[in-house]
Amino acid sequence: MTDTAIHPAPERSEPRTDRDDRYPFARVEAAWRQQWAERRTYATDRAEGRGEPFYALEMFPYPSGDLHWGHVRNYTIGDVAARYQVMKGRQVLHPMGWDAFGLPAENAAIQNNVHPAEWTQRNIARMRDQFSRMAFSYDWSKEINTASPEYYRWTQWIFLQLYNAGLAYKKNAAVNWCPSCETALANEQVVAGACERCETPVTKKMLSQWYFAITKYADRLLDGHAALDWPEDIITMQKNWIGRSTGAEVRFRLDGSDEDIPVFTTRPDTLFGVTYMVLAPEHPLVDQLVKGKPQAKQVAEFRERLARQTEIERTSTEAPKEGIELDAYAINPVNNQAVPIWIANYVLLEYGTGAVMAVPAHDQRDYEFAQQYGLPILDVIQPPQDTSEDPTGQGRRNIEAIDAMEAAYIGPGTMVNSGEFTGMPSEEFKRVIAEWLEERGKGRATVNYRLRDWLLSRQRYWGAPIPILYCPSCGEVPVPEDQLPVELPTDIEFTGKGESPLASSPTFTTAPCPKCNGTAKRDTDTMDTFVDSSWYFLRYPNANDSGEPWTRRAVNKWLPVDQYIGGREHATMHLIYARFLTMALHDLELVSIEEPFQKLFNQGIIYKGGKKLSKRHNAIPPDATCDRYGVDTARIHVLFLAPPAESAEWSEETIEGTWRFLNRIWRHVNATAHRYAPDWESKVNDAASDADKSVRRKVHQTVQRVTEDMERLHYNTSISAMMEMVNELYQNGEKCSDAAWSEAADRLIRMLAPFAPYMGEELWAKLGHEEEVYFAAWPSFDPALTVADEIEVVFQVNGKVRDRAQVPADISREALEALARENEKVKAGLGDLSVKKVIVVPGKLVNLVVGK
RNA sequence: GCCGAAGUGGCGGAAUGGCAGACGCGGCGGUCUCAAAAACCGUUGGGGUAACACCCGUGUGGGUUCGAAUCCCACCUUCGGCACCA
Repeated sequence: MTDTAIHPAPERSEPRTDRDDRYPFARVEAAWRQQWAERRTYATDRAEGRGEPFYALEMFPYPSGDLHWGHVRNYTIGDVAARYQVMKGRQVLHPMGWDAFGLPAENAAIQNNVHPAEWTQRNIARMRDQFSRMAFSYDWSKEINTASPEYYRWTQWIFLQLYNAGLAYKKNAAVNWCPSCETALANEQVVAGACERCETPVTKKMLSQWYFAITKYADRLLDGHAALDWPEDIITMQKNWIGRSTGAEVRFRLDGSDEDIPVFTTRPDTLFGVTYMVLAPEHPLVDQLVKGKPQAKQVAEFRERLARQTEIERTSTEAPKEGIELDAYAINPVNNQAVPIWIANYVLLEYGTGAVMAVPAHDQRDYEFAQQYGLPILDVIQPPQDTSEDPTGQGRRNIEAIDAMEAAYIGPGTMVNSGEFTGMPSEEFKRVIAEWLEERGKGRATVNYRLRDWLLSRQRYWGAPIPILYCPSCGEVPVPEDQLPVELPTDIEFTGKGESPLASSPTFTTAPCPKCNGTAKRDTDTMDTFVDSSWYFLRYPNANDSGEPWTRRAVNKWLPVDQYIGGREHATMHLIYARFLTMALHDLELVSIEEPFQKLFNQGIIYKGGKKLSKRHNAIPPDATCDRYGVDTARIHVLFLAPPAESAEWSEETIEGTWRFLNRIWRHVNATAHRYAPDWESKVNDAASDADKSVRRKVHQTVQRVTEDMERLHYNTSISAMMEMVNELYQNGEKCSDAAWSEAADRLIRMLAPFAPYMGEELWAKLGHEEEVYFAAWPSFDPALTVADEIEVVFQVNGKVRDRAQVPADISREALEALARENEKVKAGLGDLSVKKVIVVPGKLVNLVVGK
């Protein structure tokens, strides 16, 4: 067996329609693409007034130019969901657009000397064609493109609304910096600590940059989870990302000065155990503390080394701890003791206040650091004597480790070595000390978040320019709304060098100041593309409205999104940014909703060779498969591959079975279409032969199973249920009545249509229907017809299966138990043991529990 | 490292407290054919048996339960995210 036998090689991509009885997908696809265009099948307004609005949305793609199987999977899942809602009678808004700003267009400009706008437009055109071919039911009249001035005008407008509300501010932040290219690098462009283009080691550079104050919304983002119909793991990830922790801010006086150093701690109860203080190496106070001291050089080297590390290396709890003593002291406010100040790699400027009080006896990181540098360790909490009731055993294990001098004690207990508070339970002391500090102006109870404010400045060309001017006399001035958009200039050379491409444009950098009409300088940074994708769902319903970003009427009609579909990789960033922006716009009374996405579904990613498919690497195109098997087969294959919520290794091994399945339907319906009776519904209940009963039971069971799976988006099992139904039709379809045959054909084509839209339409028309199957009603089932007269039950002894039996479906518990007790194999299994207990599960089993 | 998932036949997977392996691929056997392909029918977890019986089996080790792939604890492996890829 060779590899090519399993994985069709590209040269084998000639269509599999070499026989007359095969599904001629090329002809059918062309015909129905034309029909859909002529009839405006997917226009949102064609369904006006049909039913309650339903907003079906998939995360829009970056237009990389080549559709890969990851796209096909995501958008097929969304398309089936949207088509199902139409069949359930909803008026569906199902739009598509392009997250068109971003790094790849700029890379292409540098490499191939093609303008990002042109490159992007070409890619969009190609992908739109591929999407149409895949039969995705988008209303293309609502297409949006975040890189078009009509769109980014409103991205800039939103920036200004947040700016005016005090939610946008500037501060210094470090960027990855390539000293050779003299340019800022994205994390992705840093490979093994070096610039991916010239391999120069990357350093950090401080720049003044814009932020959105997302941390002001941290609690709202947490509280909002309660009302969302989202997967639990995504909510957990967001909670951990936001990382709310309660504790206290404590002010330590810098010895010999009147300056305070605030620290954040979740453990103010350990304040008497502080034996040193640690600042983040980048802490602004550090320069002042080492000025003129022998440590200054050492500190500079240390910082430079850390600057070369990635965020992940920096935050690893496994990384060896390293620090430098600064020969400066801080005064502990609770006992006025002076403790030495250190800097260390394990303290981060971004978290808390960038400074920690170190309590080696009760914090593991401090403990390890103190051990390493020989710093004193002072116990202030005594573990409870009796830990036997600790069900987890963790407290106990922790204490064993402490006895062996391996770990800090992190649990609660009784205060010791804590002055007047000695003897108090530590949990109580936590509250008491916060009040004590507050009364003396030395601190306060506070809440801290792991979430950081959203840095949105990018030193790039291909993004929305930040609409701010800097005037020598008026200072920072927002661009007036009626002057938007601030358009991207075209007089740019893409060299990959220089601080920000926009700064090199003679036409862009200056503009008249709106206040004094003097010459002002423009902000030459563009916005993070996450800003573009944080509001696009508001734009779709109003995609062609040039006067305003959205209308209240349209937002009220369509939002929030009823079903949002996208990859798990967006769990924290995109999904938090979009929620934040929606909340901010709500508070500015610009939208009435607080949450953008009512229901979320995360499809798993497709990977190949252990890595996910992406726009940069590892893209596997679906074209050859569509040429060979047709779009319907490709759609069903990608859904049948794995449960939509799970990740899947790419493979085409089972595609022959999918192709066979569609052809079995095609042949069956075509060969017997003459049996179709349009009035089958009035006759079908008279059909009562064994074949009729068997076929009808399978049909109604299948409708039930597929309907349940459609609600959960478990499309792989929907497809297997339909395969089973087709197998039944091949067994009994010839023997059953025309009415039962007609019912089966009607139900099958309706259920198939969302998965295989081309074949669905073609067969539906063949049965004589005028209107598209796209608008046909989703079938219902009769529960009475789904149950068999006889069912199989299992007889167990002590949970082991000993025999099975066919019994009437409505058998009583007593009769079932009696059957079990009389069963020969059960008796043999009993031996000389007696029955202690009997478990009867109606319709399933009897379990005899036996013993001496 | 931290956070979140996933691990079931030769392969993709089904079953979310009650018959493990639905459905599909692949394999094997058959019908048709000069032959093949296609199509259709049957069969297919491992051990064991002439055939049954029976035993084993859902990453590893423990636990809860009459009963565990499913719930709990620990561990191993793989994948996604970690704030400038989007």
